Amino acid sequence: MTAPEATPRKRRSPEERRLEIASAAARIGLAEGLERITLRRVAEDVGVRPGLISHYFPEVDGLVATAFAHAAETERADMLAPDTTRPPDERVIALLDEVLSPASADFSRLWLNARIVSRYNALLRQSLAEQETLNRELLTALIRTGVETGDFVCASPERSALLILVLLDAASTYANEDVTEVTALVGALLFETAERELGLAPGALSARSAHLPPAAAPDPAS
Amino acid sequence: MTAPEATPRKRRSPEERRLEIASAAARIGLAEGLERITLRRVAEDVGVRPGLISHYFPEVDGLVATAFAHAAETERADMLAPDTTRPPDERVIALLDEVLSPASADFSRLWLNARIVSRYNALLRQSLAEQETLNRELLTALIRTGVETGDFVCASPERSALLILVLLDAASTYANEDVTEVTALVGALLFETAERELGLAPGALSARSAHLPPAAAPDPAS
DNA sequence: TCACATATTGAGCAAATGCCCAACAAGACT
DNA sequence: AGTCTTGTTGGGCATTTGCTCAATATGTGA
Repeated sequence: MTAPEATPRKRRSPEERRLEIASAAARIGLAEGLERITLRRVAEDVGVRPGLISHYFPEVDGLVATAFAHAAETERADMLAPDTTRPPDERVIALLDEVLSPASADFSRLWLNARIVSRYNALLRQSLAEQETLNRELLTALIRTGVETGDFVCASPERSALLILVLLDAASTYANEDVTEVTALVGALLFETAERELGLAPGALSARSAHLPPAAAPDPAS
Repeated sequence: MTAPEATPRKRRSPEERRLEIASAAARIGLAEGLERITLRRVAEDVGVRPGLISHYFPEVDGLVATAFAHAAETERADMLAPDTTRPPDERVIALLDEVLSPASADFSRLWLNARIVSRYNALLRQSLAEQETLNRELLTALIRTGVETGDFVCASPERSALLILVLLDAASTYANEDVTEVTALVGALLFETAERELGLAPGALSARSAHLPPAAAPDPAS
C-alpha cells in the first residue's frame, strides 16, 4: 500500500539539518517517550536515511540529550521567559496555571522520563541538570523582581523557587492517569504554598487563577 | 577466567521457582531499573537458563509487572502495615521519615520508573494502579484510626491520604541527585502539610521526626 | 559548463532481546 | 530399582538496535 516513496535526495546546510533532526527527536520524545528516539525512527520522521542521523549525532545518547534540551528550552520560552511587560504576580499565576493545565502533560512526562533515562545516559544527566538550573534561575529572578517591585515579600528567592518547582513536579507526576483529582488537590496546595512563600495573602494568587482549583476557600476556622 | 560454572541442574516446585524469579527481577528493577529486567539477566541472577524464565513468565511484560508488585508489597509491608501496637501519630511520623530517608531512594526511583515504563506495558500499568490504590487505602485507614482515637481531626481521610502520598512522591522525585536540599525543603513542607491535614498543631509531628528537617521553626510573624 | 567539496545514501555487521520447542534428566512414586 | 511426570536445558530464529564506511550525487563556485 504505502509505497517506499523514494524522495529525491535533498541537501541542507549542516546547522539546518542538525536542528531539523533535534526537533524531530524532541517531538518523538515528547509524544512517545525518550526510549522511542532511535536512529531509524528519527530518520523516518525527517525523511532521511538512518546513517545521516549517526553522521550528525555520532551516538544516540547525545541525540537524546539534545532532544530533551530542545524540548525543555521550548517549554521554558513559553513559561519562564523574562517578560518585563507583565507584573510578577501575574507571571507566577500564569506559570502555575500553565503547568497544571493538561496541555503541558507531555512536558511533565518528559521531565520524569528524563530523570529515569538519565540513569543510563550521562549526557542526558548533564543536560537535565543544566535545564533544571536554568529554570530555577529564571524563577528565582522572577521572584527577585517581585521583591524589588514590592509585590512579593520573600527572604530567600532561591529557596522559594526550588520549593515551587518541586511542587510543580509533584503536580505533574501523575501526568499519565486521570489527573483531575490530583491536580485539584496539589494545585490548591501549590497556590497556597506559593502565596505563603511570596508573602502574599491567602487567595492572592489562586483567586485569579484561570485554571483555578475548585473551591480554594481558605477556612482557618475549623 | 570465569568458568561457565555448569551448576548441576536443580529442580524446584513451581511456586517456589516463580517466587525466586519474581524476587530476582524485583531486585534488579530496584537496583538498576525496570529496563534491566531481561530474560537473560534474570536467568543469570537465578542461576538458571533463560528459557526457564520464559516458561514461568510467557511475556517479559508480565515479569516486570510482577517484579514491581513484589517490590511495592515489600515496601508497603515496611511502611504501611496495619499495626495496632503503635499510636497513629507515631506511625505517620515513621512513614514520613522512612520515605525521606536516603535508604528508600531505590523504592522512590522504582515508582517513578514504573510510571514511565507503564506507558509501554499494560500489565505494569495495571499493577501500578493496584499498588497505588492499596497504599492509599492503607494510609486512609491509618488516618481514620487516628480520627477515631481522637489523635487526628480530619474531614476527608481519603483526600488527605492522597495529598500526603503525592507529596511523598514529590520529595523523592529527585532521588537521583544530591537530595539533601530538596529533601529538607519538601520534608518541611510535607510535615507541615500533614500536620494541617490531620488537624495537628504545627510541630506536632516534625518535632518528633528522627530524620527531622533542620530548623522547622514555624514563624508566622514575618 | 564543469569540477569539486561534502551532504547523503546503501549495505551490512555485531550485539542484544523476546520467544519457541524438542530433547533431557531430577526426583517422586510404585 | 524402574518408571513417569514435568521442571529444565540447549539451540536456534526473528527483530531491533547502534554504528561503520565506501560509494553516490547535490549544489555551489570557478
